[in-house]
Amino acid sequence: MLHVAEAARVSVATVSALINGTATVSPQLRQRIEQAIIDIGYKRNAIARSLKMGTTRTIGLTVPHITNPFFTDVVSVIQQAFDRAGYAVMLCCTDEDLNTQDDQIRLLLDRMVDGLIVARVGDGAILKRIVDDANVPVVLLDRVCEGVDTDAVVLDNQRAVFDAITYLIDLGHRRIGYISGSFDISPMHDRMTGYREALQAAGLPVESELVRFGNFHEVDGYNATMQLLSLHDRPSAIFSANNPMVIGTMKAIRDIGLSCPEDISVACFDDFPWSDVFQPQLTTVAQPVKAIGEQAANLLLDRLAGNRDAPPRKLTLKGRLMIRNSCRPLGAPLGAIVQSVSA
Amino acid sequence: MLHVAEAARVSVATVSALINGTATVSPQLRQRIEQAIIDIGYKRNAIARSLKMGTTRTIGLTVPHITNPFFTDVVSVIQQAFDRAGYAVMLCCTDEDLNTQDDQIRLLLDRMVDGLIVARVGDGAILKRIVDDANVPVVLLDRVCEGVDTDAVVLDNQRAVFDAITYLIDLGHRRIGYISGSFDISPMHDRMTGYREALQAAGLPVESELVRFGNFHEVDGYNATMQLLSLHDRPSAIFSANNPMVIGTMKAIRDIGLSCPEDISVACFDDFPWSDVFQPQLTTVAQPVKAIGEQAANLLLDRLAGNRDAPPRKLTLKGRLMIRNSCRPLGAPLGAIVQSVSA
DNA sequence: AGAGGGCGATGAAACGTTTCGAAAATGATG
DNA sequence: CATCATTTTCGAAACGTTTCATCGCCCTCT
Repeated sequence: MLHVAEAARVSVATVSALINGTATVSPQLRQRIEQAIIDIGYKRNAIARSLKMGTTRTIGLTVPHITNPFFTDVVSVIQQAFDRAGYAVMLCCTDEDLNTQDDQIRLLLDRMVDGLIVARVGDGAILKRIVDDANVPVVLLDRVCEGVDTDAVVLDNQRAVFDAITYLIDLGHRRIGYISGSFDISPMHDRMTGYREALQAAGLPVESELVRFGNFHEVDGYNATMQLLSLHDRPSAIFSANNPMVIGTMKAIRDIGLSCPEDISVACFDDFPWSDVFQPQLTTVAQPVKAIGEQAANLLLDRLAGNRDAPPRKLTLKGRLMIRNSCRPLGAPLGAIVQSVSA
Repeated sequence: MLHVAEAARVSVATVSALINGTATVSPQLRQRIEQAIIDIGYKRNAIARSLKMGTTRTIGLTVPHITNPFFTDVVSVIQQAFDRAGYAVMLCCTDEDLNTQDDQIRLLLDRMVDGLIVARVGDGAILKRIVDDANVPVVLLDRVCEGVDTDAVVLDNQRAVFDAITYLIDLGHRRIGYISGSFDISPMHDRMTGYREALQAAGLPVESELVRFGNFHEVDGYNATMQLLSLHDRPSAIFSANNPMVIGTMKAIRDIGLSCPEDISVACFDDFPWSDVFQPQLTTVAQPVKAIGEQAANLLLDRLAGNRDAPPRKLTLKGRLMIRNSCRPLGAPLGAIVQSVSA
C-alpha cells in the first residue's frame, strides 16, 4: 500500500479510504490510485488488516472425523455457507481425541478466528473453560455439553432412535441388539435413552447383553456385532448408533455366514449416499444434514454480525426414519420384504 | 505481552525472548515472567506474529467436492499430516467452478497462507497466473495442469483405466459404455485415453455412442446411463470415470428395471468404504488415497522447510483394480459370478 | 470581506509481535 | 582495582494496515 501511495503521489490513508470506500476521494486521485494498484499488482494484506481490525473473517470448525458421512456433509454445507459470506474456514479433525481437540481449538483461537463451530469430543469441562475465556462466539454442533451455555444445533436423538426401535418392534422383533458409541457425548446418551424407552414402551426388557459399546469406528462395530451374534440367544435385529460402525456390523454378519435381512435385520444412525443403491438397502435414521449445517452457520453468522448478547439458542431438529429393506418382518414369509420395499 | 512485561517488570523484548527461547534469560526473570503469564492468562497473538514474521503456519487446500469419497479421504489425510506439523489448514470447496476456485485461492493468498495444495478445476491459465505471482509453494493434487510447473502428485490414470477396461474385455465384454467427467482436467483426459487404448489393444472399435460426458455429479451419471441403456444395441458393461456418477448409474439401471451384474456389468473409478459390504460389490479402481495425501503433504512440508529451489517434483502413483462381483463374465452361467466372488 | 461549513486529503498513532543493536550487569583477568 | 569479555536485558523500529484528528481549500452566506 505504501508503494501504491508513492506511485500515485498520495498518502496511504487515501489509498485505504479508496479501497474501503470509507471516504470520498476525488476523481483524479481515484484514477491515479487505481492505475497504481494495477501497475504494482497490489494485494491487500489480510493479516495486517486483521491485526488492526481485530477480526480475521475466518472461523474454526472442528469435527471428530471428516470421513464419517454425516460430518462430511455437514462440513461441506458449512464451508459453502461461510464461503458465501466471505469467510474462510479452518478445518480440524479431532479424531475423537480430547487432547487433540484442545490443542486444535487453542491453535484456532491463537489465530484469532472470529468464531468456532465445534462438534465436541469427550469431557466438556476443558471445552467449557476454553470457550469461556475465548471471547469469540461458539456454536456447538451435534453434541451439546452440560455447563457450556452457548448456541447449539442438535438432533432429537432420543426420539429418532425411539422411532427406529419402535419400527423394529412393530416388525415383530423382540431381541434387538444395540451398538452404542462411547457414552461421554450427548447424542450417544440420548440415543441409548431412545432405545431403552422404545423397549419399555413395548413392555420389553432391556437386557444388558444386547447392548455393546464401541469407539465409533468400523472395527468397533465389527467386534460388537461378533459378540452379539455369538450370544446363545442371538438378537434378530441390530441397531448401530453411528454410521462407520454399521459397516463393521455388515462385515461381521457376512463373515459369520449370515445374511441381512434374511437372518438378521439391521438399521443404523446416519444416512449415506449409497444407502438406496445397493442391497440390502439399509434402513437408517437420516439427519437433516443440510439444515443442520446451515443452521449452525446461521447461528454463528448472526453472532458475527454483531448480535452478541442474545441468550444462547438451542435448535433441535428432527431425524427421519428412512425405511428400506434391511429389516424384515419377523414371521412373515421372505417374499414380503421385497414387496414392501418396491412399494 | 505488554501487560505481562509490566507485571513482571521487564521489557517486552525479554518476554518475547523467553517465549521463543531466542535468548537466555536469568532464572529470576524467567520465574517472574512465567508467573505473570499464568496470572494474566496470556496467549500469544498469532496474527501479530504472522505479520511480523511473514509466515502464518497455515496452508490452503482446495478441492472440487469434499463429498466425493476420494477427496474426503485425501483431505482427511492431509489435515492430519499438517496438524502433526503444527500447521492449520484452510479448506475450500470449489464445486468444480472456475470462478469460485479463483476467488478462493485469492482469499487464501490474501490471508498469507504459507503454501497451497490445489485439486484444480477448469482451465489452467488463470491458475498459472495466480500461482506465478503468489510466491508461496503450490502442490497440485490429482489434477495437473500444463504450463504450471510445480510439485504434483497424481495417479497413473491412463494405466488404471486401461487395466479396468482390459479386465472387462477379458470377461468377454465387447460393448463397454464409458462415462467421463468434463474433459478439461487431466485425469479425465488420461482415463479416456486408457479406455481407448484398451479397446484398441483388443482390436475393438471405439464407438462414440458408447462414450458419454457428465459433470461429476450423480445426476450426470444417471442421465448418461439412461442414454447408454436406451441405445439400440446397448452395452453389456459400463465404466464410470468417477465415484459420485456411478451412484447415478446404479440408480438408472434399477429404474430401467435391469440389474447388475446379471443384465449389465458396472465398474468405476474410486473406491469407497461400503464397496465390499453391499450387493453388488462394485469393482473399482482404488486410488492409494493415504499415500496421495501424505505425499502431497510431504512435498509441501518440504518446501515449507526451506527447500524452495529444488526443481518441480511430480509423483505418479499406481491405482489398484479391486475386483469384486459387479462385472460378470459374458456367456458364463450366472452362478459362476457368485463362485468367483466368494472365493 | 470575514466567518462558517463541507469536502478531500493527510500525518501519525495504533494493533501485538519480533529483532537488532546497544546498554547494563556480571564475571574473569591482569 | 581497572579492564575486558561475556552474558543478560532493553529500547525502538518494523511488519501493513485502519482511523482519527487536523488541515487546507473552496464555496456560501451574512
